Amino acid sequence: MNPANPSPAPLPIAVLTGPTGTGKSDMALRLADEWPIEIVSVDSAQVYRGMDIGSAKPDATTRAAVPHHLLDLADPSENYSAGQFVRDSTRAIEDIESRGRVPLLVGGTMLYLRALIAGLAQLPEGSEEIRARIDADAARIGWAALHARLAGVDAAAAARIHPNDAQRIQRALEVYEAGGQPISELQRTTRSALAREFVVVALLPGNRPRLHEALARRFDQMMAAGFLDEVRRLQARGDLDASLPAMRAVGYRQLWSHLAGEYSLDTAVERAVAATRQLAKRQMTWLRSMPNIQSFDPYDEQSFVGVRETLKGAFLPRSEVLTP
RNA sequence: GGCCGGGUAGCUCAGUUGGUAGAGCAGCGGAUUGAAAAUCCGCGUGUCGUUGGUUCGAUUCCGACCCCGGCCA
Repeated sequence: MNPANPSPAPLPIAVLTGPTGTGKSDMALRLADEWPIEIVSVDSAQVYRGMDIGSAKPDATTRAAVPHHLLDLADPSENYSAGQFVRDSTRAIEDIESRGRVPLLVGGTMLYLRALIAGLAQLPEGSEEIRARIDADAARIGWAALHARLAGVDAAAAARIHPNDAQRIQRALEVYEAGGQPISELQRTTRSALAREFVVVALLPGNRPRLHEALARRFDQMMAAGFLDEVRRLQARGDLDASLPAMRAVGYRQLWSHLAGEYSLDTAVERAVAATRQLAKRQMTWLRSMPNIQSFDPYDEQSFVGVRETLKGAFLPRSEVLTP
């Protein structure tokens, strides 16, 4: 660094994560009261337009008060992806910082978070045509045979992927067909797109039954807010179906099935709430395995102070950031 | 009140021709590289309603009682 013209070291990037329904968004808004924060959503459901109530998307008033990025990026008929998230979030972070403001990443899609922080290998994008071809093969000869086919071209991947995990078998075969190289080899190229430090805070409930109660209550509130009508509108478009990633999201999937006559509304709600609990559990499993995370209990009143202290190094006022 | 069903895991149920029991769901743990709110893997001790009896041994057979349905009064 040239002492005559010192450029400030880049600040770490602040991340606020945790399982669904633990108040990440509310806490982010409180932080935005104190610093020039813009929120970058890390959420695989909130990227879809028209999926507002069930994805707990921040409302217009909130978005007018604090800028939000990476919401409403895709149509529910499209497949958003982790790779796209890395590109979009990187661009959003650069844009926010170029205007002298600070990004705060908020959300619970842990694969997206890890992809941004730890990186993603240079892999071919998902391909509708190749997937359709593999699906056709699977219908004919079964996934066990496709797992065996994978073992022939990429033994390392086949060893790591369970024979019942059709989605990953398909992806590994897709990568091989698209680029002629085994996915297990390509994954060695993994590196972070952003050469930056991150400071990661998680809201991690210590009281599981209390989390479960909160999730059930929140789902009831979504229903009262018109969630069923929202799904009805999506279904009425006529071009969407239950196999789309967007329509497999928690709540949407179960309400869709109910509207299609598969089961009662009570059953749909019960299953949706269970699916929400299961999602939260998987998110917590991710968090336990991620390094360098500071956890705080969302049900502890003191947690805001800890979160604020942990993240504030990423939120220096603009003057301090830009003053040479 | 009488008759008929039924009371087994958190829930819905199966089962043991008498040797103390197992599925689905839920729950818990784990994996996770462009579908990730996805996908996949692992984990099953519970007064077999209560209480007497028969038996080497009862959740199972017999009796009484309690509870929940249904039908009849």
